[in-house]
Amino acid sequence: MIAMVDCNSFYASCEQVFRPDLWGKPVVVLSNNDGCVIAANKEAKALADIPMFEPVFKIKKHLVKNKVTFFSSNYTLYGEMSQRVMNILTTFSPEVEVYSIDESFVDLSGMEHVDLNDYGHQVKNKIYRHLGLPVGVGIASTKVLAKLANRISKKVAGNNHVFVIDSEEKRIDALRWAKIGDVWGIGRKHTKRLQNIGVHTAYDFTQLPLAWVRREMTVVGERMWREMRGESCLEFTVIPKPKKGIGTAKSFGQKLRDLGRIEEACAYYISEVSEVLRAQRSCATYVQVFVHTNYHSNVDEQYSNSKTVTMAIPTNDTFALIIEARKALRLIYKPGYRYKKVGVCLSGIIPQEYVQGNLFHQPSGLNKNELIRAFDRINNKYGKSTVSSAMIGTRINEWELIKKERSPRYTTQWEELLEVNS
DNA sequence: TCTGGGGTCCTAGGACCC
DNA sequence: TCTGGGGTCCTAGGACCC
Repeated sequence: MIAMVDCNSFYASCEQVFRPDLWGKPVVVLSNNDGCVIAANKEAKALADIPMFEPVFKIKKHLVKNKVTFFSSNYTLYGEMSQRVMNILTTFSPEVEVYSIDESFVDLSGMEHVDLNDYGHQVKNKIYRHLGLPVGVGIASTKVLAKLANRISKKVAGNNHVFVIDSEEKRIDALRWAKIGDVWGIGRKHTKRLQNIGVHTAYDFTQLPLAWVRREMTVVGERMWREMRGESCLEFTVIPKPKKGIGTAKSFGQKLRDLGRIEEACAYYISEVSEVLRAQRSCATYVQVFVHTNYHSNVDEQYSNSKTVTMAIPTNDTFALIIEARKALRLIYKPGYRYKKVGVCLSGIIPQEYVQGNLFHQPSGLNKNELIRAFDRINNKYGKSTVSSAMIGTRINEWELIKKERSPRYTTQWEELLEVNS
């Protein structure tokens, strides 16, 4: 059996943990640049039907009127709280697959003698007691069914956020209950096509001929079909695989026209992604850079372009990557536009042990590696960008994204610790 | 005025190899 | 009339996830 543990309104819940004054009150968390709503707790959802990714400016009045508290996203806090949740889960089973920042699968093999419903409640209670975060627990024989059980644990009253699918009757009932569009792995496009042929529930889907599913929805659909029928097809990955692409692209706090600031932002993003690259001990072969204007605007002239360059030899050296990225950026930058975003993406990622030099280029020498390692150690100890490439410049305030309502980084910065006044 | 960011996997088709 | 057979690698595009 597999348990799927998922935090309720994770970002909003993280914010509330440190703000007892907001317990029981509506809270929403905004995307980067405070652009869209990306999380809302149940009190906020009860007030209004808040579609996720709704631009804030469209619904702000309504939310303010209802005394909803806004937060800018604080990924430092959420990432660290997530780590704590995962640590607690490993006390229940050595086999934990971290699926996303707020979801994990827990392998319960060998616990056949245990009362799984009771076990689910133990997981839920321990996380709440230690961290103050509410979670739901779904338990079933495959990942897709566990995910469905998790949904039922929260949506069906009386389950108290724990639900176990441990019999054929329960499996069928669960599938009949689930609308096809709510099933994990069935997105918008497939939902529409399936509804058109009369498939409205997960159960209907499992009654389709396998050949049709395979033909129309590829092997991905076939795996869903099998998993729903209780046949496990999705592997359990305890040790995360190295990433195949590492990218970042954030909207600027304000539109930029001049190449200089865009180059600085680009250098900054390269520093960020190459740090991630080094943390997984890999090197990148290709660097892609792209720029675009604000395509929501109907007054600004639109332009977008991208360029991929190949490194002479794969590398994770921030400085070498910045230089190549800048060359690429200069090829695609055209003056006269108001740019909204620059993005970078590293790909062709290989383990750093496998980097092959050639007659003309050798992998970075020892001195360079030592320098970069010192770089990472200093930034880990004293905080992000304590030392950085000069190509990042000093005008970060002129392009950095907007985070007006960011909460303190309670758990990772001494100077932002929670203060309790009696 | 204001509209997120970071990923994965699969397939088809083209170009190429012997 | 009739035009081989067995592969690899790469890319773009689509669908999906949180």
